Amino acid sequence: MTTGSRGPEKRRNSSRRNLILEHLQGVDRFLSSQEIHKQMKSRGESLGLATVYRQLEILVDEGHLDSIVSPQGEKLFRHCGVDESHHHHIICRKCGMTRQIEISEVEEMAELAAKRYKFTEVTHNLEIFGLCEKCS
Amino acid sequence: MTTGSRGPEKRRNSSRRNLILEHLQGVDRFLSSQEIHKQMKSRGESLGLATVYRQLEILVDEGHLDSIVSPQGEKLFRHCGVDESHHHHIICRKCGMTRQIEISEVEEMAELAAKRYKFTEVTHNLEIFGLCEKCS
DNA sequence: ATACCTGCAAAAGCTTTGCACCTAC
DNA sequence: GTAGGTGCAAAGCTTTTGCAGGTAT
Repeated sequence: MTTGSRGPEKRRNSSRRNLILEHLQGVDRFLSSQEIHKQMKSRGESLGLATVYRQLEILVDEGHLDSIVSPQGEKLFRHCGVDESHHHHIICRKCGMTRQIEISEVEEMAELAAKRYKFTEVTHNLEIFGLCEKCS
Repeated sequence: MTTGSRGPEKRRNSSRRNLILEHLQGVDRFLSSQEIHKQMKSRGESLGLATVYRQLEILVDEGHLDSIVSPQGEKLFRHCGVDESHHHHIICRKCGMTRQIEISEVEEMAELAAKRYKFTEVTHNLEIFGLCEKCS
């Protein structure tokens, strides 16, 4: 959303990147880099933590992953369809289950606020946290 | 926003807490704990970094400060009036200048999404980032 | 006098970087 | 063969914790 792909980087096919994306496609919640690494290790994969960080960044850049920052400041990742439009999430703060939601009004209101206060190059983030049906 | 004050904690009058709040009341932007500590030190105050962290937590809990997490995962703080209703901000990503904004529709839509997906105890956060008039 | 407040230093996390080696192209 | 990918270890950061001494009540 902010920068997008930054320049014509030559990316090779990377076995680890594929594995990470594949792993995340089987998960329906936001995971931290550390969790992803731990899960994949205990699954038997051989890969380093640094690689996880590096490839997650690329996957976000390519639009394969959504990324948010948790209220604790940890970066969290989740798979999402490529070239979907900007969207938001409602996230269970207990089990982490996530639903994608569309709130088109948010986009309009962000634009409006930007115009009123003469801000340009506006981005925004909106995440809704709560307890899902199972957890409440 | 999430927990609120957690229990009847006996808090003494703390000189450092008062100093920190006073300092922040003279600033119109979100600052990190580290920045707050640095500014106050260079101003001649004598206080430790750990104290800054501890008192900031209390000040947020008491409703004297707003707290957000930057896109980089750093916790940021800013003074706000006590018992003001929930509100949002538009923040200059260059100079940090901040305006408080009211977007009542967001509250309604969060409720709506919660109802649709059967979530309870819902909270949300929305922050808008951009470049202010001076910085763009 | 008690229990919270402080500062310092150490420790704990998360994330990034340097480097030598490996591999896709 | 070249440039990106990978793992490991080290380093950088922010934030938390332990502890001895200080201070409000």
